Amino acid sequence: MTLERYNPGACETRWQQVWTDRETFTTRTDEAGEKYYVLEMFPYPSGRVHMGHVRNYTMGDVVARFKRARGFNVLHPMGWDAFGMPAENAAMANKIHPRSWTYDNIAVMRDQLKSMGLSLDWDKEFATCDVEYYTCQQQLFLDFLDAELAYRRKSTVNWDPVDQTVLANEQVIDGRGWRSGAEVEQRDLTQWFFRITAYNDELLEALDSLERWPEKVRVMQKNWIGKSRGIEIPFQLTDPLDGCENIPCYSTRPDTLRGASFIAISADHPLAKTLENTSPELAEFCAKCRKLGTSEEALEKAEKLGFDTGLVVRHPVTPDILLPVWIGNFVLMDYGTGAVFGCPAHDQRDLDFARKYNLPVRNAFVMPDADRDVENEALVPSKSEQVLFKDHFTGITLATSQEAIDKTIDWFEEKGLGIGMIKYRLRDWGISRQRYWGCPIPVIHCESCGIVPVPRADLPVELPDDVTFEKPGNPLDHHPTWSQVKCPTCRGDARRETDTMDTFVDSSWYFARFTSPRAKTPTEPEVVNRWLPVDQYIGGIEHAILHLLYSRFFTRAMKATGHLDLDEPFAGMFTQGMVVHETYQKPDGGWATPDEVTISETENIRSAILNETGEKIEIGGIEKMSKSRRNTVDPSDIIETYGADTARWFMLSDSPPERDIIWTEAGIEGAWRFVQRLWRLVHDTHGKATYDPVPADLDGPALELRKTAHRTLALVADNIEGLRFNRSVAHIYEFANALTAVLGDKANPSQNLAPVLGEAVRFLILGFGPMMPHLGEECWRAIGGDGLLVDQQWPEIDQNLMQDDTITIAVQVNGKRRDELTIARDMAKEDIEKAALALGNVVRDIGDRPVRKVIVVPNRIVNVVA
RNA sequence: GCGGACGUGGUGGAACUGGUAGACACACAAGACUUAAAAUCUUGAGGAGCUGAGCUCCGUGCGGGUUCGAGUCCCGCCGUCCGCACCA
Repeated sequence: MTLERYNPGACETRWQQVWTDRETFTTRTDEAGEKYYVLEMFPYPSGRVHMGHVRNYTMGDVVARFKRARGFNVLHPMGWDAFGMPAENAAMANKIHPRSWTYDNIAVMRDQLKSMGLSLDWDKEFATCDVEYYTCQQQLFLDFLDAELAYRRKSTVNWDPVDQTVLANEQVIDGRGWRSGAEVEQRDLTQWFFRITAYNDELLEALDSLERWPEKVRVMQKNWIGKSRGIEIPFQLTDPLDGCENIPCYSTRPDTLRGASFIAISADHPLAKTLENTSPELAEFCAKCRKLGTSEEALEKAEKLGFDTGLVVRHPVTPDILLPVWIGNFVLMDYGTGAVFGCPAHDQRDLDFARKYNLPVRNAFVMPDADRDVENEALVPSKSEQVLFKDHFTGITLATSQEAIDKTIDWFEEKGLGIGMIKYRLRDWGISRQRYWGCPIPVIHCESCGIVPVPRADLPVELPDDVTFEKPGNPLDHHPTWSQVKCPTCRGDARRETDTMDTFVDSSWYFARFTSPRAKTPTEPEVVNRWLPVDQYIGGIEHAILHLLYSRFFTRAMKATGHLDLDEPFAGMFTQGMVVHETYQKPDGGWATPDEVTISETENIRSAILNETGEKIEIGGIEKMSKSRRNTVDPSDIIETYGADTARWFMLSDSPPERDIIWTEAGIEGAWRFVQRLWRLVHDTHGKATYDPVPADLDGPALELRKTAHRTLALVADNIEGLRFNRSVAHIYEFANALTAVLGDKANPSQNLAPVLGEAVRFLILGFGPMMPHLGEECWRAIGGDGLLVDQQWPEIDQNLMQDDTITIAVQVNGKRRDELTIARDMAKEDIEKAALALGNVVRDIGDRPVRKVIVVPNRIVNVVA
């Protein structure tokens, strides 16, 4: 009979329906089996699923399905990170309410995700903009407030005076608002903060326990927290100003104090603000500094500028040396004391500054072998390198900077001239957003009672529906009645807080909520403690710092307030790479989509033509799929054409999951052909394979095939466990090639091949099942397998089949491969040596040189040194 | 600027703790099947050389080093990418 092509369109929806009807993926906490919680970062409902989601969710699904097959009780939920600015931007642009825009998008994307055949428990689904969810978040906020983990203070923000809104750093382009084009101001607003710094040491220390996290993510978090030991030294002003007698400076390099030649303070330093009142030029300079923005990057990249305040301080060790006080545009008020001493000889930035403003350059130390003064390059050896200090006040001469730093701090503390201290770069987390589409902060401002938390009985503070986006600013502020409220304490007229929470708050505890998504309280402790931590979390590297750090903080804060009982939310973390695609640039500079061009290749030279006009078009760089470059491919188009399994297989093939994957038409077609090939291969075993027990005494091709089957499944399992999906894929290919070869071998003498073939084809289906689940079910049914594939356990691997009795090792002469040797496994060293030296190629290559040494690494290699 | 990662054939990538570099796939070429095309199957291939089916030399971004042996470890460069606190 002729075999019909595998038709994913019909099969995939059918199997998805079967899984849904049987509630295959509905998780119950009380079910048997060790728990396994696999989670992919939930998507922002932007409108359509993109290829990055396909990759992310495919990986998670392979892990989830594999762990199910391994007997675990798997929790694999999905939801929506649904608050955020794009909904408000859409509201402004298209007059759609953010709520309907968001829920409409969710409906579309849910269908798209369902078409991928993911083993998700959709009963657990929620969106962070659901009232039930943000009500719980408001409860958490109130608990944090009680625990003094939430508080209010002033802080500086980027303010767009036209749009009347706070801007993200990325929304400030060349000092102007991205939408309005207005010059951005730095404004002090009173804002809500979470006291993440209460845990800074703990968040740092615990990083070492996160063994299944990528090293680079841990390093990034470590640097972000930025623990440093330094000293705070007050520099005495020669003439006190407004009662201020000294300027405390924080430094991590007090060993360079001898070279100090100026003090630089932030434009936001209290002294600078005082001086602004008396000097218009200085005020203007400070205003210019503030325009630089609030990002560290902007500060560091900008040209270093200063303004001499005319104030003078004394050097703390040698009081007759006087240092000028400058305002520097590179000094951050938020870090340390907002004032630093400049040491040009040992800091390039300070050196540039000193040369520009003609300030002295004095070495604190020199290299032991080169006693030279610094000219145009600062001397910045590593802290562990020995240097020669010049008349150091503690008497140090030859020492490392680290030793000198420690000694200097001790010296200052003894004399009472300064205080050694540990500082962190990590700042408290500002959560106030002057926006509509977010979780309202549940507090009330009362003129007589101050800040009053909304009583828990009055929760939720719901977002009003009737808002307008025509006026600039926060719609909650413009609402005629929403913010008017009676004070819960004194019953007088009061005003609701109109700030909403940063959307990072929403995503900082959703993983806990998934364990009891319908509970009235944020979590149910018995349930959440049963499921957490997440055993495998998968998402983009862009979240390596903030989202993960905030979630780690939230878990601790929720522990402190009794919502759960652990510190670290994610036991295993994996960051996957992006999906990238070629770009096609038209002669007029515009971009063409992949659909609009046809690629041809001759003699390894690729060229593209624009379908519409037939003209040649330039193939541009390979870049992250983005709307602006128009190099996106819509997952739904791919699934419609090739099926979900083909898309999933391609996503797993070739590229290591942590690296970027290049989406190509050729690649997806290759995956498609393999899907068809597997389908044919399974059918070709019909009539040749039996499903009886495999006899114990096998030999020849039957034994070889059986070894391949068992080894492949062991390797596939191992590589899925290690999240090396591309290698699992390669082993499936090799297995399929081996099976094809056996089936094609007409003169096969083995008596016992039929049951071995049966086992092999079963193993093959079980092996690719987690990756291509629909094809797997279809094949499983075709061979008459019991029940559903999805309910099968991963097969037992026979350890006796893992190793061959004979092995082939390479034989080198002087490190160059000259021959190979097939020998019994674990043969004695002396015997291997003898056999190697007898090889023809080896004898010839050595010639009449004496054999000086023979290195034998058993089961690996022989190297003859002659 | 600071911090981090990466660099292997025409392409994506394999190579476990230093032990046969290029598994597997894509693309390509030749052949089979076909009226033809598609699909499918078979075969080939890192580069250079040698009167040639075997062997030699070169080869993992570049330059050094350690070692019997380096894609892998160390030092110094070059290049590409990512993050930098209100995008999610």
